[in-house]
Amino acid sequence: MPWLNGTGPPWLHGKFKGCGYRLTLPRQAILDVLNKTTGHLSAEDIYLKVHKIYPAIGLTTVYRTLELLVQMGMVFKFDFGDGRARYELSEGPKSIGHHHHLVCTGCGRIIDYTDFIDEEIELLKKTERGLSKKYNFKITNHLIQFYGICEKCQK
Amino acid sequence: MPWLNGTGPPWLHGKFKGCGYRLTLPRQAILDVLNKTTGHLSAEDIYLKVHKIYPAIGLTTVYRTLELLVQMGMVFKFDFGDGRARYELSEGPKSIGHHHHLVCTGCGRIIDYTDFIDEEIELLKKTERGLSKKYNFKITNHLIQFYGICEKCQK
DNA sequence: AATAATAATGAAAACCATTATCAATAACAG
DNA sequence: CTGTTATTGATAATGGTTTTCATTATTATT
Repeated sequence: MPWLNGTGPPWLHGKFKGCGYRLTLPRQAILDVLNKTTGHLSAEDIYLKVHKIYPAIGLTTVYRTLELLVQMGMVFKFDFGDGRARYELSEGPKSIGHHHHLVCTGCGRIIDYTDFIDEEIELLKKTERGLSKKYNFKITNHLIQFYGICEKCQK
Repeated sequence: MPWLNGTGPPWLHGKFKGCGYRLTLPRQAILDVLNKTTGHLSAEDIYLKVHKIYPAIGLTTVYRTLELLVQMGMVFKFDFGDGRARYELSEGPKSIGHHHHLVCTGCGRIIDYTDFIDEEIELLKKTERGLSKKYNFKITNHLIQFYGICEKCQK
């Protein structure tokens, strides 16, 4: 993906423009970090990574951009209960794709899992349909987390 | 439930004692509020309600007690993304029982639903068994939330 | 191009829910 | 009762996130 030193891919420009926003360098840089990194990054994590390449970009902008991206549906914001929000690209090249989480209440470790059972997806769809209809609620996303004690913490 | 002006129900005493804790008046008062109120209360909500009856009880104690109750598994702590944690009795008289949430990203409204629980529970158990085995992870709880736009916000 | 209008940025200050501190008090065991 | 330990509450501190506001970059218009 060799579009960081240009104006970025045209579709991205369009996506921003369509929402009345501008695709600026800081925003590209932040998206780039999200693309390159897999994991659950905090705002500061992202800031530090961006900062290495563009020291001029400040933490405030990172927060603002992330909020924007979340609002645009490009980024998903998680809360694992450790006092800081985590951000993840909701789709895209390096995104593992949709996944759910195992959260260790002992050490805070997060395990992603994507090996859904077919039934799981089936039921989710079914549930979404049912809920949408009953509550007239337009579902755009879901969050599924299992809490417990991880292997290491059991010892 | 006429036990607030006494020492509380004996089983509660036992439950606390068993964990090495004491069932004090502030703790009873906080539990009482959680019992009487249905909904997703923030620490301050609880503090204000408790404060009406026992003005001496401070916000700090509310936070501390909630943390204790969460740790004891009597209370579940939620995060709906509005910057403050929400607490709910995980079982008990006024608790609706286990339920999942619809979170409106427009206005922040929370809808509880219990409709599809039966089928979900079935699959959840299955999924939990699978995950527990694969990751050697002892699952104690889960969180399921659907995000979207509620009826009012669609207009 | 030049310029006006508007959106985006960054540094610093403000915010605000939550936690830590610490001396005073309450609960329990013997 | 008395000593020991847990609990409490007021206050201060913490720390992630937002606001503020003057400056700068981007887009639309002439």
